[in-house]
Amino acid sequence: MSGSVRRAMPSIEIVAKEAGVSTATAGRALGGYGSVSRKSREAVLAAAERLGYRPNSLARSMITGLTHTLGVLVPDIENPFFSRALRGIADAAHERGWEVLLVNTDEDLTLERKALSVLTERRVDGLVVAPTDVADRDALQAVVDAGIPVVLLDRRVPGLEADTVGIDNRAAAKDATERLLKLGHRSVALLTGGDEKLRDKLSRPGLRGVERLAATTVGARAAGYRDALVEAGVEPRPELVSAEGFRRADAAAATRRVLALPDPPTAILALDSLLALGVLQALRGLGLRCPADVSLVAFDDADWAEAISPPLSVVAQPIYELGAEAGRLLLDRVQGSDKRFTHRRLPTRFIERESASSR
Amino acid sequence: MSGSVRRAMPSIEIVAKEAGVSTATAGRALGGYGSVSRKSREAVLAAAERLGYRPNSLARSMITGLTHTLGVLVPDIENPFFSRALRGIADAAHERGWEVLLVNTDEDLTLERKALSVLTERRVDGLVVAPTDVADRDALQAVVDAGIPVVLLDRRVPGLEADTVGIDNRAAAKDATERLLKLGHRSVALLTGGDEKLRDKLSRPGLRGVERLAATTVGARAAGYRDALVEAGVEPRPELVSAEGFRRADAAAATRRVLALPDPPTAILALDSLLALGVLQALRGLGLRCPADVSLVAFDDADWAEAISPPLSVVAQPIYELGAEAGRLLLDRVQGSDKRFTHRRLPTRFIERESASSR
DNA sequence: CACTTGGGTGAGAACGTTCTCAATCTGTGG
DNA sequence: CCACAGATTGAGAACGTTCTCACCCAAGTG
Repeated sequence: MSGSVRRAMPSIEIVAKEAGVSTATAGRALGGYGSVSRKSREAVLAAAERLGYRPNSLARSMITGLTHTLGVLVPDIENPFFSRALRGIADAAHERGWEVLLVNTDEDLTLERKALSVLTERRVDGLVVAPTDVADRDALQAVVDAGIPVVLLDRRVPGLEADTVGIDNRAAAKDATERLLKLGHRSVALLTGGDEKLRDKLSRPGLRGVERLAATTVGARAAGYRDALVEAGVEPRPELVSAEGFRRADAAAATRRVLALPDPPTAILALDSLLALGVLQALRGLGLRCPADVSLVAFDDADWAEAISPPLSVVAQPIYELGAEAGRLLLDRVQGSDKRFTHRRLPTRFIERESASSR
Repeated sequence: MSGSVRRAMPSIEIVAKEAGVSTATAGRALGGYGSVSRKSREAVLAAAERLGYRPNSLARSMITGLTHTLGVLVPDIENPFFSRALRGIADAAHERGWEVLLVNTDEDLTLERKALSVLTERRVDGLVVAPTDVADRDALQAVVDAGIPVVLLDRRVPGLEADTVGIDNRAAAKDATERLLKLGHRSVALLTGGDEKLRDKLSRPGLRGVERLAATTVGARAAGYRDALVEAGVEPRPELVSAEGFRRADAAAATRRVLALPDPPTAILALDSLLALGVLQALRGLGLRCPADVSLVAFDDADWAEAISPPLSVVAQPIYELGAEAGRLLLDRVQGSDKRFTHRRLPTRFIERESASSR
């Protein structure tokens, strides 16, 4: 019976008493600051060991003003993009002795606001935020004004005083679209995953609309898609652009819809890997083969992209690096960097496999 | 210019002064405890609003002894199993007003120990741990002894005073194996993902070995696989059991190895979905078709399992529920539950699709 | 010898809350 | 007018650290 003695954790004062020194000296010995004689240090360390002393980081934070905690806000931790990015953030944080307080915002603006409030009260030293599509700029700016540096991941919020890390969405989408065009496809569908509002904006032509749109991630990719078509002299067809939700079932439905059009697309560009799954599912259901009947290119190099038949051609983002870079940037700020705000764009890589073939 | 006034956050004392009351009264008004006159409350609330007051939860925690924080330790946040379970935990926590401090242990025992130490110092109110395979029982027990309740997720640690949540791994694996046997397969390979040590134990026959093995998740599944074979009168063949690492490439290599045997398996049971991807990749490389040439059944109903060709037959775990249940169990303990330790087993579900067919 | 130097030490303040307790105020009944 | 219950209030302790400051002492230095 090593019978769980569950006594309250001893404070530094108890340890000091046990070692026969003052709390100040005990603090110095345990904390490794100031100067302590060898004799005192050994007495204190021995006493601490004997009593099972563990410092209370809450009390320490009150004094030092640092919690050594980074808040991380993501819309959906189950999305492989965010779980991988989170890993990058967490690794960067651990490397420098920080921990991560995670909140899932579920793409819900109310939850996001609430989380910002809670994390402010917890006095996190900084915040990595992948905002919801319609992010609350004022709520975020309020955090910044409270002295908590913010780094935006993947998505941008115009006018916010914060560093951002992401890819060049517009260029990446343009490149992917161009590859499909070069393979001879003249009719390319775009699965955005966004909602109706986005769809309205997309179908309303004119540079103005496209520019405004390019502020969001999905919008920027849609703009790149459009860029490629226009440059290649292909008339964009609004009915080929789908924005009917970002679940797999939504993508399957959207796929069935565009393929039922009078002049159906011969290629599809899906803006994330979950949407691509929906496309594959729909194709199977329709008895169509990829790439023989329909070519497919998707964003994000998912685990399964290489293993399935046919292996999927993708636009790969350096997801882990995006997270790690966001973490590093944030910690630089936390540790006092006063540089101008940077907007870091990491390079993407097109991985050609077998899901897109020439027509 | 709304020029970021970055003044330090005001304390309750400043608010009290501004409102013309004592800190005690201000505290009552803001914290909603004790009794305060309408007039005082309104004055305090107005002052707080004006000054942008945000309570400091560190100070609060020092007094109340509650951080309203749950520590979560997972081996790999990128693994869909854990990211989904994490979501369950986080949702359960939020529901009751708790936050989640996340640490990735990377299957590294040293990191796990370090994390336990850090989270203890941070005075988390409780801990959900998915331990590494060779978990350090003493380190975990030390946490429990420090008065921090622990709930184990997915994996068990013999002798630890903690609740556990998981599935009946042995029964689930036995069921999956039986289904393959019923389809007429006499030669079924098992991809465990574990390492050499596990393989040694598995190849050493005898009830004793199997029983000891059943303590870990992988071990229990291996035992279930063996149970099914033995009951069906099929002689287990050690060379059909692979334990060569849990990365996709490892699984692919293992698949090639077993298929090159003189009497190759006609069916494969993969103990997680990443391993299944490796199998599919290897089959493609060998020009073999699934299920015509080789049947495949895997643990975990991954996103892509239904969308690929052929759709994968799987043993589905209620992953989200496992996490949520762990969170709830832990919060019950945090809030003073004194019940005996429970070991909750949630039911699994076999989803029959098209990757396993009769021989 | 007087005077500096600097390691070592302890008392007590500080951080920002909540809690305890006694004092004051208010209104009511006798 | 007095006694009394109950609401309201403020002073100050408490939580467990780190930090500031003044002090002591031994070892040089002139």
